[in-house]
Amino acid sequence: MTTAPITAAPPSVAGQVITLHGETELIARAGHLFEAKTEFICAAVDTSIWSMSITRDHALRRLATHRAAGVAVYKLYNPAAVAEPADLAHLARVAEFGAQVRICPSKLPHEAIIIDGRVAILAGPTVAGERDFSVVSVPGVVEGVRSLFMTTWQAATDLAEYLPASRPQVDEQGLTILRLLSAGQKDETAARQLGFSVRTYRRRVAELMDALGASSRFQAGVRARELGLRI
Amino acid sequence: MTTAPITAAPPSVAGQVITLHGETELIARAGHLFEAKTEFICAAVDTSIWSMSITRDHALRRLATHRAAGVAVYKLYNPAAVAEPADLAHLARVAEFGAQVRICPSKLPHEAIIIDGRVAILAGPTVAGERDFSVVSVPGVVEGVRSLFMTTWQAATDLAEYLPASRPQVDEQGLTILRLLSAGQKDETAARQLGFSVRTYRRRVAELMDALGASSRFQAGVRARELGLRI
DNA sequence: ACCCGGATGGCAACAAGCTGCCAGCCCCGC
DNA sequence: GCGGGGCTGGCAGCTTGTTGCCATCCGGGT
Repeated sequence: MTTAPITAAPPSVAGQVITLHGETELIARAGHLFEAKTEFICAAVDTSIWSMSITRDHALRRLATHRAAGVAVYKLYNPAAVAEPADLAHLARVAEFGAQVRICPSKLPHEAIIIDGRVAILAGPTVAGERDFSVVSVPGVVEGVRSLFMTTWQAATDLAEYLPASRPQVDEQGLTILRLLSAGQKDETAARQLGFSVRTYRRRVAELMDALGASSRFQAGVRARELGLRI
Repeated sequence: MTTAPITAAPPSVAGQVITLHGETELIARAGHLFEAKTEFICAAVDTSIWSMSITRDHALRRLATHRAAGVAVYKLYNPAAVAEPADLAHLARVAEFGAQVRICPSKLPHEAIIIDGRVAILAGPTVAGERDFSVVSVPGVVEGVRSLFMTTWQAATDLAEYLPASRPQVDEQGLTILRLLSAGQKDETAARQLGFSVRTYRRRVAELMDALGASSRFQAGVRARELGLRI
């Protein structure tokens, strides 16, 4: 499995790509690279990776150190990272400690770290409990990787949108009602479909309107979609 | 401006990173790499880059060749790529010729190409009319770059959503009405604000409902937001 | 066993929205 | 100058939605 060779001698090689096996080797051999001076970017699959050998409190303290040193920290997570209340609470604290946290609209299969725009560490898939890490410092490659990351970052949703205080609590039945409304169904039809009276259905819709902070059904529809509710 | 060195000797170097200067050199030295066998991925700033030395017809013929050969082609463009009708028309043809085309929700600053998951070509910024290209074939790096690309791809919008046939035409007045509806305003109030009668306002709302394909106002609100109308 | 609170459902008054009909106005073409 | 078409606005009948009120039921606690 080799790529066709580049013709003639390479004009320049501005750094090497190092492949390291396992997180222990990564930290031992390239751990010092994690000391960011200006910017620390991390695209993570979940909240435990990259901190599995240190406690969450330690991670938070490092964040505080970064903030004190003026290092901009960007952390991008998979949607699964906010599925559990404990993980969501942790991410809220990560944000409180100065990191910018966003949740990716789609699944990020592999992780990446970019430090000071100078080095990128790209994780491979997990094989036999370990992953290979590619450490690259070629400016063009690092910038290309950072460019793709920033594109994803722009499209991601700020963590604040996931915090309970800013987001209406809609239970499963509420989502079902929103789906029926979104499908254009009349109250009588939808109520029959759900197996309760139109009065109760209308009571529920009124509750949803309150939760969404809407004063008309059109506004409620816009709000429901804006909040990315699963309708 | 150098990165702190990796401690000890590198355990493995699975390929080099080659930096090429300018598109002419890129094509001359690494042009053969563009011959994809299974997959061709391209994240482009606009429709002209990567084809500035060949005509659009030539590009379309190459796409047909790719399709005939069973090569999956993914093309991701900036939002600006669909701003002009001529560009949009060209992209429609690109899609007709077999490429999957999506539009990124945010601005992609630099371009990237990934061929067969084996080599990545990352473009740098334009300086004095030329760009440097980093050609990398280290599996870990290529996979990491592809991973980030696919995350952005998942979040992008299919080109079909931008084609006029599938997208309701809403004029400026229509958008204003949608904004008032989105603000929760009653018909009488909104009509007065716009300076015409409530009958006319309701006539307009009915037309918008038709355009959005909605049978209720809630549904219309959801659709308006889904289409990303500026409301 | 009893009581109370919460939820449901039916009814009704009212509000908001939907749409047809028709008169009047304006503009354009002949 | 006239006629016709398109648009607007008023009115009205109807539909859909909003919300209050009250009777009934059910479950939980004492």
